[in-house]
Amino acid sequence: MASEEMTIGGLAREGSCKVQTIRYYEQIGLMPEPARTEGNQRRYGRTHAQRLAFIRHARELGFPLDAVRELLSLSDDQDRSCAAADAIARDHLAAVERRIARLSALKAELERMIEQCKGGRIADCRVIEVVADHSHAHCVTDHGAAAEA
Amino acid sequence: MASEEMTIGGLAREGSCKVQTIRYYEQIGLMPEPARTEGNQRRYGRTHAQRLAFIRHARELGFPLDAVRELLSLSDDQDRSCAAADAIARDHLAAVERRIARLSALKAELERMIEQCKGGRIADCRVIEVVADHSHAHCVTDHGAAAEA
DNA sequence: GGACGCGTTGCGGCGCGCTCGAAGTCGTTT
DNA sequence: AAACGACTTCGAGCGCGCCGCAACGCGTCC
Repeated sequence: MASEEMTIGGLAREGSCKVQTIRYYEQIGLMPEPARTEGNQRRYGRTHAQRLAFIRHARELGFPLDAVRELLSLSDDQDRSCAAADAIARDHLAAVERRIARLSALKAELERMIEQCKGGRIADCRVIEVVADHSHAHCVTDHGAAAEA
Repeated sequence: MASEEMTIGGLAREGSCKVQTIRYYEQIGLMPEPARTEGNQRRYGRTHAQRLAFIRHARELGFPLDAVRELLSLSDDQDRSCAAADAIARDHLAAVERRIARLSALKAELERMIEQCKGGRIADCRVIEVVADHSHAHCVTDHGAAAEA
């Protein structure tokens, strides 16, 4: 079971995602249209399961769906250079690194804020004070663009 | 100018956000309803500008609007203990740290993947291979929950 | 007094990746 | 044969934090 002729529900359980997600992937062209039974139900085989696993894993690695699409089309074409795949991965890595950098700046700022707060009344609270007062010497970083990395 | 009786546009310029954003903050109760001119236009004063600055800075620090709301209500009550503000900041810091941790795991995984890829054909591409094949010894981390940190 | 810019309300849209619901059919079990 | 769960399609909604547009009024300068 779960090998040659799976229903969408079975595939979902194996691929640990929801039925709707698989249909969604089919809709946007990430998954091919599978064969149907006489009663119009989808039936999946091994290659489908592999493809879904690929997609899920790529998603877990944080690749956006567009990147997943490209990776899939590359992997379908075993003879091409893998430079393109490499580039996608590097781009993604760079994006991840940017996000880490921004979050780290944020972390530092929050830590400074919290560390300086020794309890007491709100009126003396460093946390409130720092948030209230960006301009005056509290902030090391711009964190202008930081926000939600 | 820009001191006692500002229009919403003026406030937006000073607070470096959009007019709609200010109205939105008013709508969701972060900004108080300002006085109006006879012609029904909003007029803002110093305290409004300060409050907006507080909000914007908190947002830059990555606090979600709900947290901002709490911080605001705390800062309105100067005599309370600042423990609550502290807790909010610590929670946020913890969230930021979790995101950094996940992204770092991701980064490591991507780096390993890329490093092992020495160019050549797709068939030999480590990037594709690793993405395709989660289960078999490639992955150090779960990155199950990782996804979008 | 007319032109122009800034203000007003209200509501829909975006981005991304799903997720849910309704209403109906299939297929397996008892 | 009846019940029940799993399947079908299609479309809307969500989460978050705004952003944009339409259609209209106000205020100020020339």
